[in-house]
Amino acid sequence: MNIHDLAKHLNISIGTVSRALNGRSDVSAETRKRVLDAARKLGYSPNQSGRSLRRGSTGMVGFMVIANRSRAVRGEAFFMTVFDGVQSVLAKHNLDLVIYYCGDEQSPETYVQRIVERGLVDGLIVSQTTRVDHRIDYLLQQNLPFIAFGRSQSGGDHSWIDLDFEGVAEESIDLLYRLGHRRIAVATTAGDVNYGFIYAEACRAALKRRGLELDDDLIIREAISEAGGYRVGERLLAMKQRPTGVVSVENSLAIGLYSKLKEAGVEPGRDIAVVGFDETPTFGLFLQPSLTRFRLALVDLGRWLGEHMAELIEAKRSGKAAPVAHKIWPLEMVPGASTIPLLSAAGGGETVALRPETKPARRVRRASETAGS
Amino acid sequence: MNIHDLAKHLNISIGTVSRALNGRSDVSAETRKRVLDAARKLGYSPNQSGRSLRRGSTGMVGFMVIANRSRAVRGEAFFMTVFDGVQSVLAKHNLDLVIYYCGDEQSPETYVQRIVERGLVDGLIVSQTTRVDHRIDYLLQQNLPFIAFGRSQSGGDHSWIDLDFEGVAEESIDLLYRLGHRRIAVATTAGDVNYGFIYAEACRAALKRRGLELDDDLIIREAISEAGGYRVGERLLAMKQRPTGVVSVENSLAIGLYSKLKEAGVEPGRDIAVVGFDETPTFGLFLQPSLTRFRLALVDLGRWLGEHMAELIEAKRSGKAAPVAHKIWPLEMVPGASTIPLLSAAGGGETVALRPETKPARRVRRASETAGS
DNA sequence: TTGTACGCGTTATCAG
DNA sequence: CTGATAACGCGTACAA
Repeated sequence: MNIHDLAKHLNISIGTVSRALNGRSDVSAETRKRVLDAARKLGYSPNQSGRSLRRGSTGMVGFMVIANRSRAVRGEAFFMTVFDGVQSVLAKHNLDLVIYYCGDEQSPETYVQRIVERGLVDGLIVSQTTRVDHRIDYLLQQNLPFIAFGRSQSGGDHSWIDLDFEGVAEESIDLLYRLGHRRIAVATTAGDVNYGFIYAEACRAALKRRGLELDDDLIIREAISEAGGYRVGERLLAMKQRPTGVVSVENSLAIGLYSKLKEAGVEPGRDIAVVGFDETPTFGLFLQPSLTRFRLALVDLGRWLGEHMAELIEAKRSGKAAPVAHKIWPLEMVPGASTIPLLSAAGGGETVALRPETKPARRVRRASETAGS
Repeated sequence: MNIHDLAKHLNISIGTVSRALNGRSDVSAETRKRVLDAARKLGYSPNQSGRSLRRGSTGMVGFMVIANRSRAVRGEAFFMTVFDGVQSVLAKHNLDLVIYYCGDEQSPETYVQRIVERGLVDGLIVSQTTRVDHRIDYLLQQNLPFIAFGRSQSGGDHSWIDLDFEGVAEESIDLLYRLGHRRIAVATTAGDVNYGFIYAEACRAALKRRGLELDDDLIIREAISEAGGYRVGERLLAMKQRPTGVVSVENSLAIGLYSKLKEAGVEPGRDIAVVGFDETPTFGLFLQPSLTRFRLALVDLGRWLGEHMAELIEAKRSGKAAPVAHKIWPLEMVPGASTIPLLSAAGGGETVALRPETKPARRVRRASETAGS
């Protein structure tokens, strides 16, 4: 079934069919109705290849996810939730979201290159950025709208969005400091993914502001998984001078950590303070004692991606300059029972008002819509 | 950059360029090398729309995931792992995997229809099947290779693969029965997704084989999430006659359940037996006491999907009949400390050899490659 | 308001 | 072994 068949069926020309389907004004109301009805009845939609070839654009936005690179391994709905937001916005702009999953065997750089060269998409979102990320260098020299989900040291000025690792680190360290903790470990991700470094360095800076030095031995890099968190626990417990608190860049780390600690009779909250990271609807809400963590509006983050991508594509279409945007996405602390005042704090922390909770927070919060730089 | 530009650059015709790039034999070795080198250097790949239009096929296989339908909520580790397997196999057949994420606002039926009508893919995998699933009815009457990931009552004979819910139910019930449990609750998913019903019915059958009736009150349907599991716990504890054991169709249910039980001072393993479902690398491995669960080779399942899809596409290409396959994917029990013999069992269970473990099983097992029917 | 005809980029056929 | 050319399905400029 193609446009010719449909035209023949209706005894009109393909030009008229095309105009009717594309909502052009120069077609009679009656003809339009006949065409639309017939198209629905016969199950006709314009062939995408023909349309793309003619139009020079595909109407597709790609979202590239990389296998086994940090967040992709997590047992939760991180990206799926983001897709939700992206999808809902793109739909309003008549754009389709397609997800490209870059498997283990192929290099992300080659993968991006193929997507671009073959003209598969009108715009691309690349996630899981590394410190040096050649995908970004490549995309910058192409003329394709793209957004990086995650910061990188690569490339020149381009649009990106990233979680507020600095803010989380500052709040996490601040909390532990006020509770009297002075020896604090940082659990972060191994591998080259950029946020592992950003988080560790932000923790270092937060400690420094309080006159504390972050010993390199206290930065524990492990794979982002419960198993990784378990190993974090092993390494913590093996230290000659055990830290009194741990902050971690990911909740799955905290989960594995809890497990190892409990095995060793070390009770989170009582014997050691633990701070997690992002809260998702189905993951880590039910740790006991409840985990101090941060609320993250992932659907809204996806919406931001969608909105900005639509802008970029529209700007390119109309020949305008690309509106580059940078966005740091805020998170909001949800205090739990895993961070309570030290009983025998050497420095003696001040009393902090906290509302530990054992049930999941249900309130949905729209992230503030502060403009990107 | 298109094929004309490249041909002009090399002072040869576009026909020769095309043949060289497509590995046809009727082109001299020297010319081929020149073409391939230039293509790489200039960053040229054939435009996908042009190629698809001419060839009548896209070389793409779609994998449709539905937002907020059961597994998708926690789904990433689940589906991403499957993608990995699919991807690796398709690559060998020069097919690309693209994931279509069907958001909340659009109907899965319309979504599938659009994908097919617009000719986006050469084959489609649809997941999260419902009991009545019009996508399957639709796909059957199209001439597009497709596989359902999940059984359905819809449609005629078509290829599908599904987890061995019956086997898991049988083994779970059998274990609890042998441990002396006689009042057993079944935690399953709410909503129309088919496997929730399959699992519950399989449990009912397994109980019946042992002379037990599954009271409808003991089938607890909740959303697949930790929060859902928490509510399962609430409902269990509210029962006048509390079950001594629970089996559940999903690990996240078990996690939330643990949480509620512990809150109430009911210790899993000691006071109530709990059986989970699939084990994933990053999810629920570290519950304490360790959860009895089932090992699932998801990457291999993905490989099966990829292999069979390649077969279907090849068959269609060569005009052969579609080789329909049905596959029940096996899982292997990993005993944990959440199922131990009842101290005060009324019926008194026999002693069962179990090897409770507290650490995650690391062994990677290739699922048996039994042929589909 | 509608029909005709061209070209988007590619691959395949056919002639040389 | 290579070059010229037709066709894939569509949207649109232009003619009617």
